[in-house]
Amino acid sequence: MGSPSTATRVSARRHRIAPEPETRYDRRLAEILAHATEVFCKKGYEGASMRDLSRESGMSLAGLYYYFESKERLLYLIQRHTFSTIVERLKARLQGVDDAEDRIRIFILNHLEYFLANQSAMKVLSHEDEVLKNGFGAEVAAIKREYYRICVGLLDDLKRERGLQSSTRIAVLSLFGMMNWIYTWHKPRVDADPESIAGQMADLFLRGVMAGGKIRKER
Amino acid sequence: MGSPSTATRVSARRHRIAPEPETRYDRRLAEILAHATEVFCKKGYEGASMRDLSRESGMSLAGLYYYFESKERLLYLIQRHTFSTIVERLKARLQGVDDAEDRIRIFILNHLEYFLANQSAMKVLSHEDEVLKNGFGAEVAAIKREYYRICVGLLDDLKRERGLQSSTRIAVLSLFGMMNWIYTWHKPRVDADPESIAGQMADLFLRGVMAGGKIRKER
DNA sequence: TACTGATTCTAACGAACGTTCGAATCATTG
DNA sequence: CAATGATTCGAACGTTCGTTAGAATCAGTA
Repeated sequence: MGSPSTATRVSARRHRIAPEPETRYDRRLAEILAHATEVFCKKGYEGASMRDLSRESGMSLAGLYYYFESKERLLYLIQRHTFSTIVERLKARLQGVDDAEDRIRIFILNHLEYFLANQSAMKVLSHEDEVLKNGFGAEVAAIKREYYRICVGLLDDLKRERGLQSSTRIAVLSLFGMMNWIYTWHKPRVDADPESIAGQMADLFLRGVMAGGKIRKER
Repeated sequence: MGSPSTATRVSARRHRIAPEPETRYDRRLAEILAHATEVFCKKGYEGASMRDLSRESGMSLAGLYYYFESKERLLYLIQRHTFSTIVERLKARLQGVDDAEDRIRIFILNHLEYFLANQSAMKVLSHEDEVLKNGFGAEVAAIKREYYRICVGLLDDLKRERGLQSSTRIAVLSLFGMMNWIYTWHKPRVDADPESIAGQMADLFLRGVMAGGKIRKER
């Protein structure tokens, strides 16, 4: 009968004990999300039609609605999954690392590695930022705020450790700009590997934040 | 009869000698472009309908087509005007300034000042980057490339002067990221004036590029 | 085998889309 | 005033949009 894509979905989860945490439904949904991500990346959220998504994923137009109840919720699912994954990985990587500078380098590396390994998804996340309305938008915005706060915390730690006093807000937002803008220019053929780019951006940012005193050439 | 919006338009330009360089047509077109810019900024190019533009500008749907032949050309007009203005102003400001660092500071200040004074237009320029097709897209892309090359030139001058050797490409693209990302976060109420923000970003960038040697804390 | 619920499909719905046609209005000049 | 071209409009064109109803098919169980 009706589609199960509303809120919680119970019946499709077979009562397995361990070996297969993924149901058929979850796998199929993930496939659709992956294809939809590519289309949204290429044509933009508004520019991509449900018929484009149907063609790309090989499923009929109506068939898609068995997996989600609206185009907007589809975008929400993509954004939430992408964003929570990157936050989750970051937290794991920061475990056990104490040095403030190292932690910022890890932040940058994690962000860029994930960005470049999942360029389409991250472009959809960055570029289709304001399209989700009230409910959906608020939840993604909350994850974004958490991610932002983590970065602010890392930089504040560094500033405390080294006695720096520049504006955290401007510095952090500049860093996000550097990193997120990469989707507009990165070309795998011409640009170096993620580690290298992350290293260069980290150098640029950390020197910029830490280099003290006057910069202007004395005359 | 037909609309004059194709290619060159001659007849509307009255043969004035000096006092009024703007014809009625030009003024009206500029008004429409301004309103359209706001709508594109708020709803995105694909998300904004011609009826939205009609409502916002107070002109009938069909009336708009007297001034441009398609929605795509409208976006093209907005982008070309915005971008060529910023390049033009930059060139004027760089006149007579010799110091390499000063020239980069001027570049950043010019960019951010214009960005914040024309936020909607610049967001439309940054955000609706890939939507223009072949002909229209190529012309805007050419201006963008010129602008990018100017910045590369400025940074190369600085690197030559100071004997630096980091990657120009990564540095310049990082700088563009910092600056362009501002449309996602700037709030006039909470953030400082353009000069101040430009100063802080310039410090961050220039220190990052110029600070030499090792940064890592010695252990 | 027959049954049941999960999954996928064809075919359509009404609304909104970008664009165009031809008539109405306006401003200007003879 | 009449005449002419510039400007604006209402009404519609054909197409595509997101979404849905209801039937067909599939997979698994009894």
